[in-house]
Amino acid sequence: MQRTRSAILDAAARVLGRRPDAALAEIAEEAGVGRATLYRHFPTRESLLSGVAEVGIAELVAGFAAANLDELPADRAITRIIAVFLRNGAKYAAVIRHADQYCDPADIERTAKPVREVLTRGVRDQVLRADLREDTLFALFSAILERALRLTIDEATTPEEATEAAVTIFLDGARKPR
Amino acid sequence: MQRTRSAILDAAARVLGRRPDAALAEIAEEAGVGRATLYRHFPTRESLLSGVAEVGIAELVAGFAAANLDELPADRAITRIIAVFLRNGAKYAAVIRHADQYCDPADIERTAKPVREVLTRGVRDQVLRADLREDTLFALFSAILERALRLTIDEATTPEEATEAAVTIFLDGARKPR
DNA sequence: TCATAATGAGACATGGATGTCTCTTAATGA
DNA sequence: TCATTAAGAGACATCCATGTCTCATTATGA
Repeated sequence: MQRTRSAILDAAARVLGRRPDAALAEIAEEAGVGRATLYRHFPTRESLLSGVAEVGIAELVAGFAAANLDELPADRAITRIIAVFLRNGAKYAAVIRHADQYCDPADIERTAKPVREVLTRGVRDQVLRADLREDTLFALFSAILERALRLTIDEATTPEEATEAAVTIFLDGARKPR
Repeated sequence: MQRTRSAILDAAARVLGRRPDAALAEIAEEAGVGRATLYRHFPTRESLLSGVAEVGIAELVAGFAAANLDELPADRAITRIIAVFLRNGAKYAAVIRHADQYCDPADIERTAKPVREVLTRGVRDQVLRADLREDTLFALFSAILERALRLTIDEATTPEEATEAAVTIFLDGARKPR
């Protein structure tokens, strides 16, 4: 049943979001489903993790697509990327740690691409600084994104506060403007 | 022997830095040591991980102590924190993922404390912005720190480039100054 | 109502990592 | 040189998560 499958994927995202090495039995329990049923839908652990990654990436890509990033100046697009990521990134975050293990790099890149494009455009349009390599910029941006998402998953902050903080730090930094 | 113990701890930091769930056999091999010898020095996996955490924290704390952070304005102190972290943080980074499992929170806090103090002072002296909660500021700062360290461990950048980028982004942000 | 498919519960096998133990060999130091 | 200590090698035992299988029960739809 489709409902069961979704329940398993949602439960997996929640459990793995907290404990990336959680056993399948815990995920089944969280989903309110028998362990055998989980195995019927996802014959191996890897297939479950791939399933979570797949929907996680799909949700993110859909969010980015709906955000019309290329119609905004880069700094506003970045603000929107952060908001979308914190809203749609839970499943992605649950698996990103092991992404290299069972994720097609091309799928990961589908998520990264819209973000990279905004950064590239920002540098080209002189909205973003050009004195850092773009790969490095992307790496630090995703670090901020992922930590901000974690703050909300752990309920250390509200999503609004995390979004606000991530935008502020990434765009303008922690130094007080004078 | 003390040499053997250090070799094991260094090897553990290297291996766990790349694969946090690596088996003890791999660590023994990386250390050029028999598995039994590893168990003589560290009777359980947990004791090894605690050992790595302990020296990792000690190295960091020593680095911070030697940096005379409180004699510098906050922004310069932050620059120095980043440099120290990228130079001395390898062992810390190897275990930070599982830190809650077998680390005394008080030990973690010994590392965090000098950093928090600099942030607090920065806000007080109006060097850093005051419109974000300090916990949030700290969380995003450590996210940048950890990612910058990871870039160097994975040899995606030189330590110098990573330091420069982390300083720039955290203090001034990615937006081009005008 | 009846047939089919999905689920739950649980027994069972398997594999890999952890941890224990013994025996032998190599260092080290008095 | 000799005694003591550390190390290497490798055989076990054990635990736990994964994955398989069966059987009874429940849902669903024609």
